[in-house]
Amino acid sequence: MSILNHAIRFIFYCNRLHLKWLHRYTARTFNPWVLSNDPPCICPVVTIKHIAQHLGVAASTVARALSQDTRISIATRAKVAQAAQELGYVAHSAARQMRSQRSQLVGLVIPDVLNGFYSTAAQAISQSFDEAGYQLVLCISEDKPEVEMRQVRSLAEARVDGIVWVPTLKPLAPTLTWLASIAHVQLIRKCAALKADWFGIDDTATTEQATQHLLQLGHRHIAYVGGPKSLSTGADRLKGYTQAMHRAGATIDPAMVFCDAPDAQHGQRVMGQLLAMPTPPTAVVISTSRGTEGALEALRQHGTAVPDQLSVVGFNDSSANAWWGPGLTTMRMPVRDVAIASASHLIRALGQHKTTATGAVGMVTQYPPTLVVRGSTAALTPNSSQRLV
Amino acid sequence: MSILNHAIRFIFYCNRLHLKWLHRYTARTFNPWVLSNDPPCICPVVTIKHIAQHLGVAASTVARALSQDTRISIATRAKVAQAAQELGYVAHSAARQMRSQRSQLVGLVIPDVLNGFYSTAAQAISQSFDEAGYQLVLCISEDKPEVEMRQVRSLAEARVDGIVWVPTLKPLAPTLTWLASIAHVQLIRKCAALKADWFGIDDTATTEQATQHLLQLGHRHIAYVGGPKSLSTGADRLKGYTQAMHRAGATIDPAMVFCDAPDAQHGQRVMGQLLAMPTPPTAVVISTSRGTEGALEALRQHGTAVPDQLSVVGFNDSSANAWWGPGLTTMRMPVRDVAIASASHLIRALGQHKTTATGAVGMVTQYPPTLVVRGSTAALTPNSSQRLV
DNA sequence: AATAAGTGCGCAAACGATAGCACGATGATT
DNA sequence: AATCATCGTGCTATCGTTTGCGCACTTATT
Repeated sequence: MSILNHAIRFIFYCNRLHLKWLHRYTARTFNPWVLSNDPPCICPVVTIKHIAQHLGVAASTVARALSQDTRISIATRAKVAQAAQELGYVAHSAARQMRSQRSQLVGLVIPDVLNGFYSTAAQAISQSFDEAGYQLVLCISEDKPEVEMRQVRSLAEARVDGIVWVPTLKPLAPTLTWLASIAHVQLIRKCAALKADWFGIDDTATTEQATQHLLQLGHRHIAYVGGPKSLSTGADRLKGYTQAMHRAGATIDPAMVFCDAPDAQHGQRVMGQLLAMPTPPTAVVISTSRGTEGALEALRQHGTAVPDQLSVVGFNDSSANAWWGPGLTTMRMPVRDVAIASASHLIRALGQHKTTATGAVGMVTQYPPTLVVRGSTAALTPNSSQRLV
Repeated sequence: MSILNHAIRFIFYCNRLHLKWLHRYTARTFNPWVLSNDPPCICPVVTIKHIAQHLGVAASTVARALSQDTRISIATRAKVAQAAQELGYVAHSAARQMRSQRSQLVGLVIPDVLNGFYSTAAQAISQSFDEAGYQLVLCISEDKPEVEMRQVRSLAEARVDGIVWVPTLKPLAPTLTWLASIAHVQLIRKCAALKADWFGIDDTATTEQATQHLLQLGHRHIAYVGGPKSLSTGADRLKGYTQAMHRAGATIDPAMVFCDAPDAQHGQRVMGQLLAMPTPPTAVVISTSRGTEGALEALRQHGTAVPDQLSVVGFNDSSANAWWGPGLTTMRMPVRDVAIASASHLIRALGQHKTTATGAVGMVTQYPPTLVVRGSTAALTPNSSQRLV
């Protein structure tokens, strides 16, 4: 009895096996091309299959026709183009990306877009990529490494073809790992931990020129307000200041050198401290864009006479600087040129299918800044030296 | 009997075992799963299949584990997470998009990012979408309808989930067709040809407040420099000016009303014309952001005394306006609030799977502007009236 | 007349992730 | 001992597009 039972189970078992193969077989032979049975408007998007069905040709023919494949006759191409137009076909870039492995997307990671420095760069980069047929995914890192990490991760998931990256102070390790597998260029700031092609400005020259200018005007007590030393830009700009001071034999008062967050609050606070000193400086070099804004606000609040009491050199020339009071002497950066150069370089690299990181090279492209002298800097006068006594 | 029974069960067992192996074998030979035969580093990207192979489970299990499906045991989920970490798995959002029909991308179409008005909006919108898990595709239309059309087309091809759109002067027909099939909100400017939810500022109130302020100071010859009337913002702001003038019984000199391109060149040129008039105005209302910049440049070049010779109300308050000469009286816009509101609205709509255009509603959300009075406006003095003679 | 070359197009296999369906194993219940 | 429910997992179709291969047909060449 038990044998029979087991035998029956065996039969069941074989049956099930058979069913399985049957299932597989049916699954194979059944082609679920029920497009024609669908109600017309259930699927709002038109695909090449719809066009193919509409014209009675194969989907592959439509695909080739749309990509202007010469193997397809001109007549067919015209018919396909017209049908696509009529049916309102819109290509599906994600599907295209699946096969072609190219997303036609590039990421732009910048700390801030309200800063004229970076918005100028963003505008230029956007234009360059737009012309080259790429779409720009904008990521504002707010100078926060965690935000940057999340955004770079997302860019990696989106399989962007390339990235233009302004590093934060301390990029996290995963950020670097993900970036290393993507073609990218570094902009403005250098990231020592990840070698890549870099496009920026000769930061040392900016403050060096500014400080020399003040030294030539007779100033010796020159204060410095800049960004953090951990940032390549902050370190280089500080270097320019110290180099110029040393070369001129001027002594640097450590109490008059501030390297901290490159924002307006910091600029305003520090400038306030400088003005409140028993022996304030006769001139000041400010080497951050937002810091300049804050410093100007502090000067306005204190009613400081510029340049009579204090000579000021600001950062990142903009049209607003020309209108400001006596006109602000500033360091003018060729940001637009740098941005366009970096974008062009990346576009060129992408065109050569360099999907590997371009970082192996570590190319350095540096643009020179210019000092724009306006009314906020003047020769050391009795008026300003008077306050030193 | 018992022995036979067990023997049969043993056979069953072997059979089942055999099936298992057979099964696995067929799965191996049937599927083009040649992953293990590949050289290790030929494919730089790790997919769920690699993880599955690494762990000896199916790809679907890995997919479910990564999406925290409760049907997968905690132990398996942990193993999968660890393997993903070790192998450096990065999800492929395009592939995900193919099935889920959601790209987690949103488009932002603005005319210009150097304009503080729009860069503020861009910053706020970027933050909002970043927090909501969307990536932002930035499109700068440069106020050119053809560029806008191309960009909207690209956004449609990328299957963005939604679009925040600042329309150009005359959006082309295809632009509207494509936009109509995508969830979107209009920002700042209204597009009459395509009904959609709109977020902006009470533009009429901006110039109305400004003009009233000047009228109360005794001015009657008030010039107006604004954007084109074909733009909703241009028309509304002009309306605010004329309304205020009419209500006060002041006559409008058509030669002193300029509505044209909202850029700096235009502002500078027009301000030059005003200053060169035989009977120049005693006050001027400028209602574009870039136009204000140009006008200030013209004033500087002409050496016009503000507010002694001319009272000026500028547009779009920024910190730079406070530093400028006597301080620029401006219309302050809650751009950031508007931008955040529009983004939140779109995010909410997307969350409700409203893939259909939200445009059916045509909701209007309007924020009030504020007039910030500084030193560039003053009561009509003999000095300024003197020039009228 | 027979072969070669060229033209125009269809078939089906990918690309990577996901979801429906079903199956095996285990334990619980009849 | 048989049946049932539950849980965890595997198989496979699918999304829309591209592309290698191959078939059928036409024209040119030996």
